[in-house]
Amino acid sequence: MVSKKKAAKKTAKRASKKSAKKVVKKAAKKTAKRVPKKAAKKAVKKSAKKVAKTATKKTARRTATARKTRVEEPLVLQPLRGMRDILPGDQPYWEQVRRVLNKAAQEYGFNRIQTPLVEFENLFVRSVGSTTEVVQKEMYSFVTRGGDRVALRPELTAGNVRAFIQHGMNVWPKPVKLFSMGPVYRYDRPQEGRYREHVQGNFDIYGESDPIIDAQMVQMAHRILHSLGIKDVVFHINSIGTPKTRAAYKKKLTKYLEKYRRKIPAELRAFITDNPFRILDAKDPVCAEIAAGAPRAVDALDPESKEHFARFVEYLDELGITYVKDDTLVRGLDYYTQTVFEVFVRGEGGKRRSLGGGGRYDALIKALGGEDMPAMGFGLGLDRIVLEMKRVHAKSYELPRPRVFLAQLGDLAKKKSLTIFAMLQKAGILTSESFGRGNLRAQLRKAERSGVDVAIIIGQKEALDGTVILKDMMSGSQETVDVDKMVPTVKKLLKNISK
RNA sequence: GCGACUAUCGUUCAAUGGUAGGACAUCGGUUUGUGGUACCGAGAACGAGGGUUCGAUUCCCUCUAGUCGCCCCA
Repeated sequence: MVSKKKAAKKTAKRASKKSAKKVVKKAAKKTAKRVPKKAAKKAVKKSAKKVAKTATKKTARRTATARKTRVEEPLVLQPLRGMRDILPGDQPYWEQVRRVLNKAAQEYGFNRIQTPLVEFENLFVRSVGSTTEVVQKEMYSFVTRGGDRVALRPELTAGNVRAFIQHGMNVWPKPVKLFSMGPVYRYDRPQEGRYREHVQGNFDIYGESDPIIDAQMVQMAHRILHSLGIKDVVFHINSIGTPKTRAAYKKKLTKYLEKYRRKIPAELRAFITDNPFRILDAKDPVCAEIAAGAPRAVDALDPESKEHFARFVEYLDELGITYVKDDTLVRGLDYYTQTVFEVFVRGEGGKRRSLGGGGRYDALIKALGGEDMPAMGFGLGLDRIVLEMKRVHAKSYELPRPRVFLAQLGDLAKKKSLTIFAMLQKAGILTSESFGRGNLRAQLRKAERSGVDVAIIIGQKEALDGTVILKDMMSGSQETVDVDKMVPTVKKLLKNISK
């Protein structure tokens, strides 16, 4: 029955809509629109090709000039791969994250630092490590017009350490605690929660070697995630020893792996000497078998590192934070020493996804030319945190909404409404309006839809009398008041309504 | 970096080898001084390029982007 009715309605609609004239008109419009579009496209393409061809024949300098005057290529209206816009709809989550991070920074005594997005490439090569995946495959490196080899930062710690050394923070009262937040860049293959540009929040502590700091940082990460509504998290922890023991272990590992060189897949063989740890956690079954018999990292630890780790664990137990000892946890950055940790959240299908991680980097400052000074830090992936917040329907930060709408009618009233708007602003009453519209009905409809409590209406008559109409949107009742008395009356109305 | 899947108005979902329809949203209107509901109307899409075909949004290829798995990590 219903479908019959609907169908009938549809046909009627269609009949009226597609009267012969209209159809013809429409078709004409369409072709008129289409043909020039296509033709234009082709023309652009042709000329672009031409330019490209001639350009190759000319000298480099000429190409540079041509670049300035080149025929415009078709605009690609999308961000670069793996990069995205964060639209107003998502901002309440981001705002919440920023607020929680700022608050945590304050509570734990961190001061904000901002460093450039771009640094000399070798800063990252030297700190993150030349054999790491991040540096080898994922860094946005380029040469500037001035001939400098630079890179977009793939993480935040390197820049912070550079600033620490450069500005002589080694003489600041210890410990020095820095909080940084901003985009980082990795040329990775994008997926959900993995972006080439993503935002990280980073906390670094300099000049403190006590393992209690390590535990406190884990607790801080835990607290941040918890207060953002992300509760189902698990921390993986490990100690990778000092540079010395690590080097010794690396040698031992290399020696062991050399015996199996022929069994190891060709694409992994280079790692045997460069970065043997990577072979240990390769998913390849042959590698797994070889890894099972390999010398263990824990056994290679020096007594000091063992002690440090034991105390770290003790502190965590004291804090009651759930953790998993995970001796395959190495972390992708070479500067780590001793404590490393990574925090995961359980996602759909029991899959875990990393939200952040960090560790100690006691040797980094010295390695980059600074004083010999211990350091500890961790980073959080803010995009992933936002994703997770959405998944668990966590609380976000909604900005206060206007509760008053200002409607105007007629030229004089329109003029007056500007000052009235300013008066309301000054009185701290958030007001929305639709000055571009003249129709009262349309304005009130908008007021209704935006959910305000009070509408202020000013028309020709009111403008002349120096009054405005105040309308209670709930009850529909309205009163006329002098402009002078508008602000207090509106305040009173709002107060009554919120009760 | 490897493998796979996907691509239609702003959003979401249809249909189709003969160029596309709805819902939500947007804008306008229902005698230019009164909102919610209702009604009427408008604008708005086949990711890009090639091929097959008389004709491709539909079939094939390439590219681009997204998603999934691996890798890596945040």
